[in-house]
Amino acid sequence: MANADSAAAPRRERADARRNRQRILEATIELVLEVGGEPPRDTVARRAGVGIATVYRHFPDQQQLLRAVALEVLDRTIAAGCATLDESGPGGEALRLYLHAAIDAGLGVVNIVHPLVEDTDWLDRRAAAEEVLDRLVAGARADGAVGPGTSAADIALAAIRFCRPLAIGLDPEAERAVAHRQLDIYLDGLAAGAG
Amino acid sequence: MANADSAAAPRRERADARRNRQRILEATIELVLEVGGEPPRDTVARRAGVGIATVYRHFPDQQQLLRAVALEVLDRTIAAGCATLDESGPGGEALRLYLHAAIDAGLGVVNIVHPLVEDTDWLDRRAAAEEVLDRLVAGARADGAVGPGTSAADIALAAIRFCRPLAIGLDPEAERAVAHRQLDIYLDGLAAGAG
Amino acid sequence: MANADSAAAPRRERADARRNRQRILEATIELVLEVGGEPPRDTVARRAGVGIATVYRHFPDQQQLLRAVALEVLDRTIAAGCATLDESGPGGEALRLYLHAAIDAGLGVVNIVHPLVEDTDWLDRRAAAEEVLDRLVAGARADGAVGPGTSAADIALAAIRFCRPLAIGLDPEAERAVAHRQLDIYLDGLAAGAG
Amino acid sequence: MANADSAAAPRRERADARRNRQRILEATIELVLEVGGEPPRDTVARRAGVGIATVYRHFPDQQQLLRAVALEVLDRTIAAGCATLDESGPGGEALRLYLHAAIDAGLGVVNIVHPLVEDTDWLDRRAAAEEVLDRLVAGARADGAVGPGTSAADIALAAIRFCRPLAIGLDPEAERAVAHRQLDIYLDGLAAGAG
DNA sequence: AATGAATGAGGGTTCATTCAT
DNA sequence: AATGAATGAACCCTCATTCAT
Repeated sequence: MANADSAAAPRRERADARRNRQRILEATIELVLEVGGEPPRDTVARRAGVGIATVYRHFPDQQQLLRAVALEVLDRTIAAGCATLDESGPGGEALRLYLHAAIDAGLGVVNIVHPLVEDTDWLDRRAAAEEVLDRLVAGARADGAVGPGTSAADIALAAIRFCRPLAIGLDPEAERAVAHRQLDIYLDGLAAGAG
Repeated sequence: MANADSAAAPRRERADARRNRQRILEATIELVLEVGGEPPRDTVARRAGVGIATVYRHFPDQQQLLRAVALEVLDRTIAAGCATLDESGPGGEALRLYLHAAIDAGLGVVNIVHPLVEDTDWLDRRAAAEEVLDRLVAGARADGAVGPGTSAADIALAAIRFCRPLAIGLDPEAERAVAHRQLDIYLDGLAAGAG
Repeated sequence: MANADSAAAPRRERADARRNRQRILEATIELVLEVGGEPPRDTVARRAGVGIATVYRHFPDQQQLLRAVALEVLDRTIAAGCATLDESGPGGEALRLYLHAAIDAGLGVVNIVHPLVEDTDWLDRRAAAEEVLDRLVAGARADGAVGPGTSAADIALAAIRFCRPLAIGLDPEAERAVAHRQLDIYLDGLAAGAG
Repeated sequence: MANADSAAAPRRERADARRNRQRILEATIELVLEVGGEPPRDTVARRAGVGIATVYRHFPDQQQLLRAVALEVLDRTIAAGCATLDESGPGGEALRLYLHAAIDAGLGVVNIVHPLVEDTDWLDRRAAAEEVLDRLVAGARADGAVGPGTSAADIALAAIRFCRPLAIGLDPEAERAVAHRQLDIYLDGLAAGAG
């Protein structure tokens, strides 16, 4: 595939750029999850090991960087959801597994992205995520784990809430444990309301 | 020196200073709930209608301002809890009422205050709030609304979480509605787990 | 003396005011010698144990405070000079004693007072100090300790210079020692030039 | 990565950055000598013709700026000393010439740098300056211009003192004249003490 | 007359963003 | 295309000064 024609140079540049882009994304996700909020851009650059201007080349403003981060994380969440569907089928338990996986996938960073309404990529991704979620919710509904008064959107909002850091000084492990536990209670509540 | 006053007040506080302090607190609470995070101090000053240095006189640093805000809000929450106890007695429904009231009292600002561990006033207030909550939880437990595996602390953490803004661009009213609804589901979950 | 007539109050107030004024002066001199430069006014107030506005009542602006400080210090220096004259007469050694005494009296604060030209009190005081100095210099000249090319003004400038902190991190004791030693060498130089 | 350069320069410094750095240094030296004390950073920036943040990039805090200034001035002083040695040899007159040159080189700014103890560059520079001074003092001692009780360190302290502004409102020219004259008298004193 | 609160201007520092290399 | 310097706006904080009590 990579034949040595004379125009190969631009191709190789792309690989560099691609790698840089990915590094910047990873660095941002790490910083958002570690420190919370919107990390200074030169901090992102330093963590990613690139120059500040490279960050700007790839993501002309903070919005676009955060948007890319959100897309990335949502992709991971969707992948986790699909895996769950493949493995356990759409039963009531599958929804639970999926939501726990979403928390672990870093869904928590998603709520930094207010103004993503109107963004096509984002809406597409959301639609995909919702489709997965819909199928899981449908299965759960069939199992009696979710009642008729509860929509998939309600559940998505709940997942987002449980991803948020409590910000009371818990260490990351305790934070995660609490989130998972509260999510379980919430799902119990849904099931109770359904019965 | 001149004990011309029968009440021996330690040091008569100036009326306008007191008023300013209160205004600054109100302004800060509003801003935290509206915008989230730590509001710039000159914004606080402008909103409160005082000069910037007045904010600094009353609250030498951001920590102390946020601490005062947290205390204020917790006081309001406690007052709401006591009122609930007085009116409805400590039954299972009372806990629900109390937690909804806490959300409305602005408990959501509380999680801005990491390093309040070791602060006596704060710990006192927390103790008081916990006492109220304990009594409400005990009543709920007797009613079967809370199971043996759930502590008052668990419930406090949940309340804090439901106070946090979702930060997905909802307007304040929708935000409140979602919070109250999710809280209800969570409480249903507790009751289901208890039964 | 303190008879109980109805108009006694204003008299007593004056004593208070006088004492406050003196406290403020002392506090300022201490701070200037300790920290160097122009001390913040509320620091002066705190050190003097009075309210900030009291400082302003007595000294409406920084200039006037520093001016008063300079006058005070110069008075002390003059007093030291007169004492020297009384004790040792106007010989060559007397000039040396006087200049060392001036350093110890805190003459060093004097150079914070640029724009005292045109101030009558200051000029009077300077005239008095110069008169003392002139007599000492005249005596020294007669002894051959000061040559014809050196004026009293030259010597005054030198004294001021030797009062200044070196600002290289020496502790106050070492600072004083160096100043006295350098002054001695300078005076030796004068004598050498005279011979 | 691309070692296309035979000189293996560690990291080619940008020309404009270098120029800006130098401008900032010059501006600071000027301001210190003119106004004394630590000049506001935006004043430095304006005088140097750069943005405020450029000052911060080169010198993250006031300390580092003043340190660089001190190093620069000491370098100039050393250069002056070496030139003196080359031209006039290490006789008694050479020391006098050197000290006058040091004053003119701006040695006066040196005393703004309290906490440079422990700074290697500074100590190196000081060692170099001391070496030059030692040789000059040794020559002067041989000529009988400096006595056995006077060390090179004593003389360095004196030089620093004579550099300091008197701060009594003299214009720069008069200031310089007085300093040079007092230095001469001091050196006469040393010679007198030596004889 | 003394007190202490309120004010606002000024200097310090960080960070998002643009531009030269 | 990548780098790192320069820029200026925004925020932080202190202090001189005025004003209400």
